[in-house]
Amino acid sequence: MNFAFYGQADQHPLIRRLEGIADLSDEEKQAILALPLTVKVFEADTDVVREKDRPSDCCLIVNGFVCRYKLLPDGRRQIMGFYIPGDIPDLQSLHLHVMDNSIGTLVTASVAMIPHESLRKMLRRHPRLADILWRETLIDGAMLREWMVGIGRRTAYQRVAHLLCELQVRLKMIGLGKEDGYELPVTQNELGDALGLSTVHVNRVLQDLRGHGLIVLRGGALRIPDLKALWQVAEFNPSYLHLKES
Amino acid sequence: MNFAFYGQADQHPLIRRLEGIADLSDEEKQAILALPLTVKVFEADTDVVREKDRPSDCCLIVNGFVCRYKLLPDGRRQIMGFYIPGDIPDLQSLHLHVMDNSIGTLVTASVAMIPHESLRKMLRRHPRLADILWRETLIDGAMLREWMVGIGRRTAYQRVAHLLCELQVRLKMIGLGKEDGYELPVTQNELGDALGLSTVHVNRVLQDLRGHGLIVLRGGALRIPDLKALWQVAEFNPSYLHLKES
DNA sequence: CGAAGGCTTGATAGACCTCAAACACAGTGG
DNA sequence: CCACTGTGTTTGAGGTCTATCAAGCCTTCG
Repeated sequence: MNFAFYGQADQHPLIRRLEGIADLSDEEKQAILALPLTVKVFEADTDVVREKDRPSDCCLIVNGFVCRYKLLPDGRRQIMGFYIPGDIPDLQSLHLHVMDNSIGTLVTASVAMIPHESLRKMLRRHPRLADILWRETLIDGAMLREWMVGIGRRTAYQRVAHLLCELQVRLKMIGLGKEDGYELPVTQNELGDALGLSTVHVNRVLQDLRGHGLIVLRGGALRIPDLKALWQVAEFNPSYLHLKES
Repeated sequence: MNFAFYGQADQHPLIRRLEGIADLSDEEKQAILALPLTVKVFEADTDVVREKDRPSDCCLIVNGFVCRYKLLPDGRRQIMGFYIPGDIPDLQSLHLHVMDNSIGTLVTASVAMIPHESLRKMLRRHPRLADILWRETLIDGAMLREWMVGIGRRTAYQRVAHLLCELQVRLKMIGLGKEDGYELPVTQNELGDALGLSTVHVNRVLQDLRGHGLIVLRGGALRIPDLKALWQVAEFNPSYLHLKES
């Protein structure tokens, strides 16, 4: 369907993302640009990939927010990660053939499907890209671990604050979102599923954060008047994101 | 210090582990056997690697139990994984140069240090082994996600049961532990740190499990009279471990 | 205007935590 | 052989964070 649609290499979402964690040679950028992309648009609240699927493509987020989640037998849900443009949430499917979790949209999202075959061919030819994508999956794991610390040991208040901090850094890195805020198209219900909290409690915590002047949240727009203060409350330290500068 | 110490390939802990998730050619086994190992013994409750370290080796567990954990500013701890012989808990350090978590022993443990350089050389020469180790790190991530579902959404009772089920499968796979039980050299305090629970509550949950006849736990010896029953309570499904048979 | 989805609020209940103390057991030393 | 110590387990009694239930409110959209 679509291909070197991103005239400038730096507009390709994957290149933009990967440059946040590693340096890319021109040749490597060319290889990424040459990947065949089939862009699909998914409505809000739709599954892109489902648990037990055996995908033949990876999905690169081009636009919108998606999440990784699992369902429990009784229908409750645990969200295990939010993914933004440039992320490949099911990169694992390259080596884990059966999905052990689902990927679903939170809002309308454009997703570029990349055949495993094309990816594999690229990685064979550019082993350093293989290392970089491996690194990418490891960072995904690192985020998961930090998240887990939150759910296991932090109060709801800190947990929410921590998530907001993480998203700020990640969105800023890819050029969405600014120092003092960003668009957060996530319902309180979804936040609860992500943080292991009930919707009601998420609501109360958000009000606390508002009351303390740490955030201004209206509709989908989040403003953070004092980022440092929020970091402090959340005990947030971005080193686990393994950005290049760090 | 040490090398092809494991005369039979099948006694090399890494080979034994990897054969649980993939097939290895003779050549690949030889390559693994040729890896230089420096075996060190760590006492119980000692750090093998620490957060913020920049290791130049990976550590392969040869004997004993170790765990991955993070400390919070106030000293509380979250354990994010138990690792057993054949595991390389800091394989990530190959691509993530700064450790974002610590690895510590639970009991006296023998650990084989493998220089990054040797690993990298091996992976360059045997790209399929690179894929398999990548896969290995992805499985680590999958375990993490399942664990997270537990902490976020399951009751303490189910959480404990789930952990016991997971360890049973993993230990049996490498030849330790049997269908109906295994050695569990983990204190209730450590279980709590792993599951996001207090020691006291872990104790009460264990008594419940005992009361319901699901486990017999004395000293470090766990017996599971009816594995299926425990699986059911835990809602345990081993597919997330991505074993070969599945 | 009505419907639907999300947000907000109040009241109640329960899972789990904290504090505190007793108990059990292995290892140490006299 | 017996205190003595240290670590881990067990028990009890509050207390608190968070869930659940239930209802009202607000915005968006056809």
